[in-house]
Amino acid sequence: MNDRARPVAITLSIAAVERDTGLSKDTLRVWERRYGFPNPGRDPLGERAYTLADVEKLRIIKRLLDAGHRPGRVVTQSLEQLQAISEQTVESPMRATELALGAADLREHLALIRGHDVPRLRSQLTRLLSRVGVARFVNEVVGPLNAAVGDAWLRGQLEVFEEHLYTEAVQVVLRAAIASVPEPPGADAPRVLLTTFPGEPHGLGLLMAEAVLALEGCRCVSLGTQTPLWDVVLAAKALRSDIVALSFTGCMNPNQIVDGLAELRGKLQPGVRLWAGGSAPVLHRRPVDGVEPFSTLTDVSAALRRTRQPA
Amino acid sequence: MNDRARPVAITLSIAAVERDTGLSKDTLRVWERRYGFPNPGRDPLGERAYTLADVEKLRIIKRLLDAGHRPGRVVTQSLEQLQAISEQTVESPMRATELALGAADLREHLALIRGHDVPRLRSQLTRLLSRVGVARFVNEVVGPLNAAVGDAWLRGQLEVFEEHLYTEAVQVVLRAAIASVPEPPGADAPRVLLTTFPGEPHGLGLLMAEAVLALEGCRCVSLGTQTPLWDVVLAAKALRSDIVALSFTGCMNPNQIVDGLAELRGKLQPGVRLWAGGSAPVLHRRPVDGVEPFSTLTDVSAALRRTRQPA
DNA sequence: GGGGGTATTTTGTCCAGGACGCATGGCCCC
DNA sequence: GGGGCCATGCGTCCTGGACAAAATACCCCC
Repeated sequence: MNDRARPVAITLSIAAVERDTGLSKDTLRVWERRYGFPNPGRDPLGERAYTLADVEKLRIIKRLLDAGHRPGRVVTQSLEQLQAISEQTVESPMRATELALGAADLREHLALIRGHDVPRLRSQLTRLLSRVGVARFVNEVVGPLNAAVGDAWLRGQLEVFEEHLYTEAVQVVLRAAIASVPEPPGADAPRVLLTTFPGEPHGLGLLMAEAVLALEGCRCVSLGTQTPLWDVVLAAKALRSDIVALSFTGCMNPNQIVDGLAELRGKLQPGVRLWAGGSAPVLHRRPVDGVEPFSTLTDVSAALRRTRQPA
Repeated sequence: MNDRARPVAITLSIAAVERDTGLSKDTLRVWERRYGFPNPGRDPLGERAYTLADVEKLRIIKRLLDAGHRPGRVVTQSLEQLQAISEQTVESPMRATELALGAADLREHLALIRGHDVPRLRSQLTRLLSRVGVARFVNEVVGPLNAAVGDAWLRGQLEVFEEHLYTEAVQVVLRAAIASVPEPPGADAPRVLLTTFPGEPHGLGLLMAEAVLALEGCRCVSLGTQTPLWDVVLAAKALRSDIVALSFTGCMNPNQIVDGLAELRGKLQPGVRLWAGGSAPVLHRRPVDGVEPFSTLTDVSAALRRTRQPA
C-alpha cells in the first residue's frame, strides 16, 4: 500500500489518504475534480497515488476547515499561503497557560518527548500529578499538552512515533491515577458509560474523563474506543447507565459525529443522559437535540455537581 | 428492541450501515448488485434505506466472514440458515487448560463477562494474578481467556460490547502488573520496542508481552497500536532498541503482515532483532527471513534467556 | 443604514455500472 | 497424495452525473 519497492517516491492509495486525513474518498475525488487539488499521479494500475506532501497539505487544510474556513477558499491555496492563514487563525496552544503548567514547563515536556526520554517524561508527569492533584492535572497539564503535541505533529515538528510515545506515557500515568481513586460508597453514585464511536481511535480523552468522573464519585465503566453504536445502546441498558459519555477529536467526519449522536439519542432510553466532549469543533457548532456538549472537563465536573445536588 | 419508537419503519442510510457493520459502501452496493442482498428500499430521495433487520443480518454475515466463510456462500442464505451455520462453526474452545485456569474457572469468567459484573471480573483477575504470578497469569489465564472470548464472540454468544468490557478489565489488571515490575538495574538490559502495524487495533497482546518481557528484565517501550512502518524504524533507531516485537491477530490481511514484516526487516538495522507473535496463523505458515515467530509467550521468555546467557 | 427573508452558490454524499488485481478453490497431473 | 495451474470470487477503485442541505449573497423595506 505504502510503497511497492525501492523507487524513491513513496505514495499512498486513496484509502490510505482517507484513513490518514479523515477526508472521505468521495471528497478527495470531488476536490480533485473541482479545485484541481489534490492532483495525484497514477500508479501502474491507473489508480490515484498521493504523495506524502499531498497528505501533509491536506492535513493542514483539514485543520483550517475545522477552524471555520471554507473549502473553496482554502483548497486552492499554496502551502505558504496556507501556513500564513494558519498562523493568523489557529490559536497556538503555546500561549502561556498560567496554571499548573506554564509555557516553560510545556516546552520542557515537548523537549522530553523529542528526546525520547520516556522514563523521565513519565516521572515528570507523575510528579506533576502528585503536586496538583488529579483534577488540575487533567485540565491544566494533559489538556494543554495534548493540544501542543497535536499542534507540533501537524507542523511536522513531531514524528508519529513520538506522539505514540507521549500518548503511552500519559496513558500509564492516567490509568494509575484512576486506579488510585477509591470506589464510590453510595449506591446512588451515577453510573457512567464511556466510549468512542467507530472511526475515533483516540482514547486519551476517555481516560481524562474517567479520571475526573471517578473523582466526582461516579461509577465509571469504559468500553475503550470504537464501540459500534448499537453496542453502546446494549451496554447502557445492561449496565443501567445513567450517563453515556463520548469523546471526539478532529479525526472523525463531522457528519458521522452528528448523525451518530442523533441516532444514538434515539435509541437510548430517554432517561439516559448523553454527553459529548472532546476537541471536535462540530460539537459546539451543530448541537444535537438531547445531547449535552462539553468543551472542557471542568464543565463536566460542574454539570455533574449540578445534577447531584439540584436541591 | 428499538420498538417504542413510532410505528413508522425506521431506516438507515448507506453511510449509517457502513458505520454499524464495518462493511464499506462499495461492498454493500456490490453485494446488492451481485447477490441481491441486502435489497434496501429507497427513501423519497431515491437513496438506499436499509431496515434494522438488514443491519442485523449483515452483522451476522460479517461475523461469519471474519470466521473464514466466503461471501458468495453466506450472503445469499436466509436468516435461519445463517444461524445454523453460525452454531455449526465449531472449533475446540473449551479444551480444558489444566493449568492455572481450569475449564470451570474459564466458564466462570465468561459468566462474569456475560453478567457485566466488571468490578467482580476485575477483582477475580487480580486475585488470580496475585496467586500465580505475572508469568503464569499471562500464559495460563489471559491467553486461554482471550481465545475463549474470541470464540464466544464468533459464535454470537458474546456481544461486541461484552468483549470490550473484558478487554478493558484485562488491560487494567495487566497494566497494574506491569507497573509493579521494577525497572531493571543493569545497563545491559535488552531494550525492547513493542507495537502493532497499522490495521491491527488489538493491543492486549502487546501488554501481555510487555508484562512477560519486563519480568525478564527488559527495558520495554510500547508505542501502542498501529504505528506506521517507517515510524517503527525511526523509533527503533531513536531508542536504540535491541528487539522490535510486533503482535498480530487474525484481523490483518496475511499479505500485509508478511509484506510488512519483510519490508520492516529490510529497513531496520541488521543488528536489531525482529520478533513477531500473536494468533495470526500466517506467522508460522509463511516464515519471513530475519523475523522470529513466536506462538506463545513462554517461548518468548525462553528465547530471551537464551539470548542473555549464551555462554 | 440595518434586519429579515429569499435567491444563489458551495459542498459533501449518493448513484450507476464498469474494470481489474489478487487470493482462494478446485482440478489435473505427476 | 502433494504441487502447480487456471477459473472464478470478491473487494476496491474508476468516471461522471445528480441533488439536498448549509453557507453566503442579495435585496427590499422599515
